[in-house]
Amino acid sequence: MNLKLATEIGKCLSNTIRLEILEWLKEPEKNFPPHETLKHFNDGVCVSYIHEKSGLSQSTISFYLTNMEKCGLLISTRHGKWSYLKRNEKIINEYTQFLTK
Amino acid sequence: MNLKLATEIGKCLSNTIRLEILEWLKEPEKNFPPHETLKHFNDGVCVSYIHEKSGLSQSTISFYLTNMEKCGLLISTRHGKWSYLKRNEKIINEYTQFLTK
DNA sequence: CAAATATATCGAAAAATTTCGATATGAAAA
DNA sequence: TTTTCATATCGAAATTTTTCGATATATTTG
Repeated sequence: MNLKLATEIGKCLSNTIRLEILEWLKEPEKNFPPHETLKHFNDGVCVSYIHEKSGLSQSTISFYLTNMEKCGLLISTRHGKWSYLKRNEKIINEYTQFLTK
Repeated sequence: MNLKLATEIGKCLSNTIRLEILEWLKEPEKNFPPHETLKHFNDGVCVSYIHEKSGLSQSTISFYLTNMEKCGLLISTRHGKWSYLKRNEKIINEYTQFLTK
């Protein structure tokens, strides 16, 4: 973890909806309906579910998620026409290690 | 820790200089000259040292530090005409707990 | 008490972020 | 292979943040 990356992560964490997305993704089963095609949450949750739950426009959510992936907070996996997002616990841990003593 | 406070903390952490200030304050003795009046770093570092090291204007640094104190990241203590700032490890820990699973 | 020093606040210009609708791209379904 | 569905990208307006110089406040010092 370096200062530049930590700053980009901080930017992603400076917005209520983006923070909520990270919270929701702690427990996908609890916060989202089950996937119709994929029968599991192994790769997280698809963009459309996050979009619906957020109340923001599709383009805004796509923009958010792309940025969160770019700085490593999320991991994106394509399955057919769907993109699934899950938390990147490794980076999140590295970030919190960086913040604490 | 709640979503609103976490968002405010995230805003403070979304800027390279503010992040650096938090890093510097991990080891005041290492990153700042000794205080002339106060002979210790028990209450952290005075605003003018942080100002000098930052390269930004006095008003900007004051504004930064005030915000960082408002959201709990820093603890401010007055000694005469000096304000000393130190990290609030308790809030920082609560924040990192909030981020991680 | 006047001057000097440290910090805080104010108002405003510049820069960055937010957010959307429109549109493009990519993949599956008809 | 055209249509449909999911997601990504673009351009632009609105909002927020950044940052400064000027000025105010608070405290010490002469």
